[in-house]
Amino acid sequence: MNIDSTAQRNTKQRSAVSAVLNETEGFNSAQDLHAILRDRGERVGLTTVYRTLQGLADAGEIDVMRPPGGEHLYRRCSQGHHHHLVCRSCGRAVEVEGPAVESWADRVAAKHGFVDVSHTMEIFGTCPECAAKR
Amino acid sequence: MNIDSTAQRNTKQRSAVSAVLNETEGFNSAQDLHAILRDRGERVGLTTVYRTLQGLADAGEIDVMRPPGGEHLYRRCSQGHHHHLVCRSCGRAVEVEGPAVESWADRVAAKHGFVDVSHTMEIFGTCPECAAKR
DNA sequence: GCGCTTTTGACAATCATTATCATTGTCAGC
DNA sequence: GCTGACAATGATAATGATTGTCAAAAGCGC
Repeated sequence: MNIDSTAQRNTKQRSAVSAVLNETEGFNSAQDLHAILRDRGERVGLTTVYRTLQGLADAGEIDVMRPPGGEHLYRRCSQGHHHHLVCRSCGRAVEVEGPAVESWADRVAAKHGFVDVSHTMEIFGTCPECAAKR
Repeated sequence: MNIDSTAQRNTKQRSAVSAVLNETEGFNSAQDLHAILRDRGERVGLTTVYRTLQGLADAGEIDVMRPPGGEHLYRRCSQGHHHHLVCRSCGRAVEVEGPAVESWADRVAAKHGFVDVSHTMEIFGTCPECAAKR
């Protein structure tokens, strides 16, 4: 029997994926991460990358985003609940907090009798640099 | 010349898809809609369903949602910008408005110099009926 | 070191969505 | 009401990210 079911083992692959996430700045797709690991000479299977990312996401250590019409993107984020302001053009992401939004979502859901509430929010736009280039 | 570039033609298929969207209540996937049309005896290709839905979505006549780990869902919605409170269990969706959220998103984006801003938000929860059943 | 258990990873399978392209249906002008 | 140009359709194949499979290869506790 186990109270916490997170009986994870430390493996090179897990560390490698985590390391890449630490060093990269913006969001990366699973395939991107796999390619990066490949370039570094780390021998990690694509399947393992996916599994590791899922695990980290479940553990709340990384953030997942599903941009419209694209693949899943992963990023190591600061702890706690927050949202992202993402540049449509260059992919740069800014973490933003909105306590007002959180409470609004909870309030609305409660008003309709919904329980076990979660929410997702992404803001898309063009960042100043990209806007200037055009 | 044409001020609006939507030079769409009226076809039976387009009407059929639109009709189904009018009659169904919650969110439907493209494949669901295709199945419904099939059952009705309407002969509409899956490709056309996808194309029609895309067109309607672009025109802002229907709403698209990308639930975590699922396919795209479409629904005819009231005009104007709004968000959805969706039941995780039965799929029932409630339209909600949050002017505070809109302005917050715009404000945050502006503060970081982002332009041409849009955003997406979905609230997930368990509706009272489904919560009671458990 | 030993053995049990988890993890890995090459490959195949899945599945929603998109591209292709010849055929068909619409609409505008006559 | 015809007709012809051109958009729309749809059966099928292609795409591509993600997931399943399962034998082989590490970890970890002893």
